[in-house]
Amino acid sequence: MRLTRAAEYAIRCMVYLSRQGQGVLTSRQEISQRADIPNHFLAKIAQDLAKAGLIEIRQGAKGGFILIKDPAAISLLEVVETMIGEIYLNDCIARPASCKVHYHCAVHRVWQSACDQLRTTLRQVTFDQLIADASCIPLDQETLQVTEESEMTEPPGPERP
Amino acid sequence: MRLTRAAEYAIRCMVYLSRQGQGVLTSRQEISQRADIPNHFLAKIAQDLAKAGLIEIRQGAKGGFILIKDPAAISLLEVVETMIGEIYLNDCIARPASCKVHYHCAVHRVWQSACDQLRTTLRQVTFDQLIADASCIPLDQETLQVTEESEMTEPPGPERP
DNA sequence: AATATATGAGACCTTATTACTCTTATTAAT
DNA sequence: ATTAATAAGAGTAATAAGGTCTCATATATT
Repeated sequence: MRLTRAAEYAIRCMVYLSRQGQGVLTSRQEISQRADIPNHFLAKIAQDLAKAGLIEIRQGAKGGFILIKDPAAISLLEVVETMIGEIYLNDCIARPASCKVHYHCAVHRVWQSACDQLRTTLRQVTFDQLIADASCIPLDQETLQVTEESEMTEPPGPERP
Repeated sequence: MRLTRAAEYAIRCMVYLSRQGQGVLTSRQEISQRADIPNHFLAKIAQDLAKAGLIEIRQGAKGGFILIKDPAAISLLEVVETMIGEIYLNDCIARPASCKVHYHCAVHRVWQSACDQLRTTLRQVTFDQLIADASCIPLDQETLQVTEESEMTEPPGPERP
């Protein structure tokens, strides 16, 4: 398996939305800036998350993303596999044709059980656990200092007179 | 982590050599044919295995590869990491610069422990265990039937009159 | 010594994937 | 109607994977 950038961004996005809380609408721009995800790339990633039923996308002015599920009901595995497909460690298991007698191969069995173990581990981690603790995404207060002069045209600076 | 083809081939090569036994010389051609590994690619892979001290490469006529270590002392992890470097699951851990406050990130800790778990699993599997059972590489007797008309110029066909 | 038979080492090539970006819709608030 | 947002998907540059090819080197055999 390979954790792609898209998957890492998806996790960050979900951590951010989980912090905001279930049902809270957050703009793509805000997530993009705070969680440090390329804006357009996030749009693409969000589509996958929406298809998987994790978030709802609201179009139009004041649009954005809304976390649909309870963070406690979303596992890390679910988000990861939404982005990269079902986890596998070796080609043989994903594409049995690439190996000859895979059904009774000792090496295969090792990879299979290692894979199962990994998936179980990731399945046990939920997003309410992940937001309980500090994470790579800075908290709101911290960010405001740093992200003030962003790459975006004109961030709306909340405390402007 | 990503199990590359080179790593899969390396495992097959080591399974084959382990079956032959420690200290037994086997030609690259034979391994290539029997374990279904592209001949020249195997040469490249063998160099890595040799550098890691797993096999010895004997040059010249009647050259080939010799398993140096006892199969019971070679772990699957060792062979895999020889080929793809130390296993990691996410970029953040391999390249801490790609994340901001990695040292106290909940997501990181999950990946780190999943990674540790995976490496431990692979470390516990040794090649004597792998050859005790059937594998993807056909046994000698089986192969002779199938590989008879190979891509090579003139295989020496042991039962020719 | 000469020759045939192996592998070594590394340059080179092709294809696939990653990680984005860009453009043209579409949707909703004002 | 206008403006502000996202949708959807095509397009693109960079990187890596997976081999192949060539020339050099080493060794057994004659």
